[in-house]
Amino acid sequence: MISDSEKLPLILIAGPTASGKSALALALSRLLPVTIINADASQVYLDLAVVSARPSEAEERQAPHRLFGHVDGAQSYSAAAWAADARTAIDRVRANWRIPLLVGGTGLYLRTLLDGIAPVPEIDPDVRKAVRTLAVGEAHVALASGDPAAAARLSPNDTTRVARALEVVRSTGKPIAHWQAERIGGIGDTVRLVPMILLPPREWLLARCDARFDVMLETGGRDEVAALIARNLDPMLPVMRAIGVREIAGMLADPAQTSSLTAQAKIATRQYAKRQYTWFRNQPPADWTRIETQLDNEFINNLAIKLQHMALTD
RNA sequence: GCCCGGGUAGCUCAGUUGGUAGAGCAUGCGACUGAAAAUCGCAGUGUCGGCGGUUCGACCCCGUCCCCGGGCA
Repeated sequence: MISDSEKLPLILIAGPTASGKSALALALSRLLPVTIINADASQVYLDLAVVSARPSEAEERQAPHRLFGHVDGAQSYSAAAWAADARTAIDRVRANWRIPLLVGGTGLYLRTLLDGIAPVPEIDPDVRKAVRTLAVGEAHVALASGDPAAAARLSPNDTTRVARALEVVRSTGKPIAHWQAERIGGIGDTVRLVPMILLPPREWLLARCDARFDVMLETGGRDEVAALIARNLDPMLPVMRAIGVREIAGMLADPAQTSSLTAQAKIATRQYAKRQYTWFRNQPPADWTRIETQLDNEFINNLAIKLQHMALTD
C-alpha cells in the first residue's frame, strides 16, 4: 500500500455539458503543468468535433490534450476501453513530469477508471449481434430463462441493460451478477485525487446549451454531420446517436424542419444535462468539492487557483 | 353577416346514457458495472373559453357572448 504522501495527484474537473469545464481546465493550465485528458464519451470520436463541443484547435494549442477525437466513428467505444486508454495516458503524462487533468462529463467513464469494472470477458461478436437484433420484449423473455435474477431486477423496457445481461450470460455462460461481484482496473486507491464538480445554476447552464447549439449550426455542424452521414455507418453506433446528429441530419434532408429540429436538439441537450446533474449530485463521494456557482471569467481564475492549492497541498 | 368545425395539463389531443377528467410529449425527481450524449423508473399540474340556465349533480344538455380555423357571401 502506498502512503498518501507518495501518491501522485490526479486532478479531475467534472460536471454537466456546457458548465465551463474546459475554460477552467485551460485556466488551470496557466498555473500548473497539466495535460488535459478527455473524460467525455462523444468527444472521443474523430467524426464529432463541432457537434460534440470538443475544444477548438486554438484551445488545444493552449495546453496538451489527450483522448480527444482519437477514436474512429465506425468503432463502438466503451467505458472499459476509455479507462484503459486513460490509464495509459495518465502514465505517459507523468513520465513527462506533467500532472494529469481529467475533464469531462461521463460519470460512468470516471467511475470505471477510479473504481474498476466487472472482469467480463470479450463478448462473442455473433452473440452480441444476435442479441441486439432482438426486440426488448423478446430479449427480456430470453433473459428470464437464461438469467432469471437479472430479468427480475431489470425493467422489461430497459433495452441497454437487458441486452447487456443477455449477451453476457450467452457469451460467458455465467450470469452478469457473477462477474459484477468483482471490479478490476480501478486506480482510485493509487492516486491522490483532486476532484472538483461543477454544478452551476440550471437556468444559466440551459441558456448556454441553447446558445451553443445555435453556434454549432453556424460553425460547421451541418458539414460535419453531412460528412458523417456520407460514411453510411450503422445508425446504432454511438457516434450516430450523439445529441444533434439525428436532428441535424433531419435538417439536411428537409430544411423546412430546421426550427422544430433545433428545438428538439435543445430539449435533448437539456435532458442530457439533467441526467448529468443527477449523476454528479448523487453518485460521487460526498467529499468531492462541488461548485454551484456559474463560471464567469473572474470566477474561473479564482477556481483555478483553488484547484492549484488543492493539488499542491492536501 | 351566414354556415360548419374547434376552444380540456406547458404543447398536441382523447374523454364521459350528465356523477368535478387522462394519454403522449414537455417538466421535476431518481437509478445507473463494457452503447452512458446510452437506457430505464417514479411523480406533479387543470377555474374542461366567459356568463347564465336546466338538473340532486354539468367538461358533457340549453341559451348567450368571446376567441381560433375553414367555407359562403
